[in-house]
Amino acid sequence: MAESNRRGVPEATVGRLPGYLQALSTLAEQGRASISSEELAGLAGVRSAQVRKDLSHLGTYGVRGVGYDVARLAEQVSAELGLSRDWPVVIVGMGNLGRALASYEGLATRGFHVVALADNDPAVVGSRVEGMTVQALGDLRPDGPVAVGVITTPPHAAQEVADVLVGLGVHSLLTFAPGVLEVPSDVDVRRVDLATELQILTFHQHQRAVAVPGSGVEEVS
Amino acid sequence: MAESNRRGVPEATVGRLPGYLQALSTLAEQGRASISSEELAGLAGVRSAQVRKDLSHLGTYGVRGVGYDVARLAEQVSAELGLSRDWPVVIVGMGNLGRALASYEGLATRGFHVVALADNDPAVVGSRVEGMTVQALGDLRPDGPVAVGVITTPPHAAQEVADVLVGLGVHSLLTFAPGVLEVPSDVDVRRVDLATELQILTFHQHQRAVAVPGSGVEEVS
DNA sequence: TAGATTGTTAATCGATTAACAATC
DNA sequence: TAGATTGTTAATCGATTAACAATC
Repeated sequence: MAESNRRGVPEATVGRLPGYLQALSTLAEQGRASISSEELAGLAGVRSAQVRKDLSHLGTYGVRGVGYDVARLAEQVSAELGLSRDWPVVIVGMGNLGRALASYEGLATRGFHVVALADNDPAVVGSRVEGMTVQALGDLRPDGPVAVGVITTPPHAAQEVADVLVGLGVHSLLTFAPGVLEVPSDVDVRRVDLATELQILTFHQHQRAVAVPGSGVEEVS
Repeated sequence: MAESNRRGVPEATVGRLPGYLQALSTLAEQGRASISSEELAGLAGVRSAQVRKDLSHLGTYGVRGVGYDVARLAEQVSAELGLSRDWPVVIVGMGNLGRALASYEGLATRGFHVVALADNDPAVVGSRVEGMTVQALGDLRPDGPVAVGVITTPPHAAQEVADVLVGLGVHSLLTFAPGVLEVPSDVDVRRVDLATELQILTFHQHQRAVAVPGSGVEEVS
């Protein structure tokens, strides 16, 4: 019983683990020794039953009547996410967004290390960003393995970039370009689309305005 | 029968509508008159049954044996998302990310209009970004209503910014800062966290490496 | 022991998918 | 009509939640 399903952590749970980890890291810094599922739920914005269920997928690390050991749980979640090692990242597309990510401290502090930057624009290639020389996409030769490729190019270039990255042996892509990327089945793609996020927000706002006329953005002074 | 549930579009469906709309817009530009659920599914990266089920929530707009009218469907999806009007957006936090979003064309082309920029850093306040003067957070006075507030500040400032925006009457927030925001229940918050996305990717990669040793990033030359 | 809190069960809910009758 | 494709049903799957026995 005790050692529950070590494999097969549900996707929905995986999506919440980073949030738990972030809360636990903050707690650890504050010197907190233990925490209940109730309080952790509050910090992560979910329900306590959900926290307990999620954590049960990692094995059992709480103590009945007491709660979870903050340091131990942080370490466990971190290990589950594969964060005990450092992950080399390449960013392709040195526009505003690419530069923003290249200088994002949230990466380094969470085990991600930018090892190369690339772009296709001759005017940008060769320039220095965050202490690194921007390489031409075609000549991209990261010295060492690359775990994650981040695509911050305009939409029309995204597929070509994906092809190059896959050719270099990258198995995980994070793209900010709209549209579906065609990649081999052993390549994992996640997409972040700002316009999609905004459209989901405005859908809800639109619904509220339709449901209760006058309660929408119209009445804001 | 025909007029199905006009209210209560499932959240999962809402999350896919922007993707359909993007594909439909491209098709419309190409002059395509109609499209089958099968082809639209391919373009959006989902299954055809899912497309048909999703669209059935908007009412019925396909023709059996023929498919969907591209222009008509695009208009319908657009209306459902509330995109027939223009949405005024404020961006707070003029670091790299904030500047990237301020100059992001994907916003304007999809009905979002940046009406004000703000920051708390005196060194940044008063400077001009994309033709707009950056305002101090405390003095933020958008001339006109604001539909969506985008928070691109460091994590520690996010809650204060949220409070200010809520005080201005903003009901939809998009934040790039990690951590939960405390807001009134009538305020809708969406969070995009780059580190979370990367951690989900590395979880999968880590799993693969554990399952099939040697198949992970290690073997990339 | 008494109080607190976990880990797990079982019920519920929502989302996905295949299949096919309806129908253009 | 014959072929194509929708809209909907029903089965399945996965995720959430409340409740509570186990137990520190």
